[in-house]
Amino acid sequence: MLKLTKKVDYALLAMHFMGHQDMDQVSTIRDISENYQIPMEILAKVLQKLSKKGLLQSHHAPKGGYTLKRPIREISILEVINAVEGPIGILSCSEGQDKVCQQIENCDIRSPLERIQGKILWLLENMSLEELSQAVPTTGGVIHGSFDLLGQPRYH
Amino acid sequence: MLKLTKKVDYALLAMHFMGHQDMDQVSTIRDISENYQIPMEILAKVLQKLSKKGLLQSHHAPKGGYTLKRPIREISILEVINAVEGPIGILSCSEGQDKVCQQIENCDIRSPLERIQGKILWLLENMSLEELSQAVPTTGGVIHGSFDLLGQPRYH
DNA sequence: TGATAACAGACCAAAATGGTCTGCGATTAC
DNA sequence: GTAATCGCAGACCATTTTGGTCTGTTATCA
Ligand code: SF4
Ligand code: SF4
Repeated sequence: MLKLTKKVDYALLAMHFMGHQDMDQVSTIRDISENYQIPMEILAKVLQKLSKKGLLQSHHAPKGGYTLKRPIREISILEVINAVEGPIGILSCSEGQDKVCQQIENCDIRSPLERIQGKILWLLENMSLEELSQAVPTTGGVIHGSFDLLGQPRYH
Repeated sequence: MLKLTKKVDYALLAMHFMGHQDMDQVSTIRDISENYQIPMEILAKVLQKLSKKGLLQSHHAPKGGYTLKRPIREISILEVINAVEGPIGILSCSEGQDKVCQQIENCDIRSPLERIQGKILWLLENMSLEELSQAVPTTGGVIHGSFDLLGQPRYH
C-alpha cells in the first residue's frame, strides 16, 4: 500500500531521460526501454498517455519518437502521476474514486485524513521533474540556516 | 495506487474511538464494529495486530476487550500503519520490500524519490492520532502569521 | 512503397486486497 | 466447576489491481 506503481516509475524515468536531451532531439521507445531495461510494450502505453495529456509530443514516423512539450522544470511529479494513473487519493472516499466507502456515514476522521492527503499531494505538486536530477549529497553541501518546507536542510 | 488500505482505515477509526474513552474503559470488537459498521472478523484481526505491536492492551475474558496502552497523543499515524501493514515505502526498491526492482541497476532517480518518500513518512510520523479529532474550520479560526511545516495556516 | 515508428486494444497471470468461515484458548461471573 | 463471553489463530476465498504479453493498425518519409 501507499506505493507508486511501476507505470509511474517508468514514466518518471522516461521523462527524466528526455530531460537530459536537447528539447528538439527525439527519443524513441526503444531508446528509453533499452536504457532502463523496461519492457517496450508497456513503456509504449505509458508514453502514449503522457502524450495524450500534453506532456509529450509524439512524432509519428521513421526517425520519429517523442519530445518533451515543456521543460522538465515546469512539470510536476503529480502531473506525471495523474497522467498515467488518473486522479489519485489516499482515501477510498476521495473525489474521483468510483467505489463508495461503507463507513462514510459514521466516519468521524475523514476531514483530518483529507488534510494529510492534501499535504502529500501538495508535496508531489511542488516537486518538479528537474529535482529528480538533484542527488542528495551524503556529506557536506548543506546551506547553513536554510531549510525547505519540511524543515529539512537545503543543499548546494 | 498510493492509497491507504481498508485495514489501516479501520485501525485508525478504532484507535480514534478508544481515544474518546477513559483510558481504563475497555472497548470490545463488537462495540467498535457496530459503531462504524465494520465487519467484526476483519476488525478483530486488525486489533490483534495493534495489540501485538504494543499499541493496545487486550483483556481476554468476559467483560473484557481492548484498552489503549498509551494516550493517543503519543501514537503517530505511521505507527498504526506500520502495525497493521508492516514497514511501508512508496518505492519497489525500498527497505523491506521483498521483490527487487528490475531497473535498480540503471535507475538514476532513486535518491530523489527516496527523498519524497522520506518526506511522506516524516509527515505521517509527526501526526498523532490526537490530530484526528481536530476538524479544520471551514471559515475563520486562522492564527495570523502562523504556519505549519508545509506552509499552511494554523488554526485555533 | 516499404521500413520505421507510434497507436490501439484485447488478453492474461500473478499479486494484493477485502472479506468469510471454523475452531481454539483464556478468563471470570455465577 | 463450568458455561458464557471475550480474544486468538489461521485456513480459505472472491474481487480488484497490477504488470505484462500479443496481435494488429496507422501515420510518415527516405
Ligand atoms: S473511513 Fe472515513 S476516511 Fe476512510 S474512506 Fe471511509 S469515509 Fe473516508
Ligand atoms: S526504478 Fe529506481 S526508484 Fe523506482 S523502484 Fe526501481 S530502483 Fe527504485
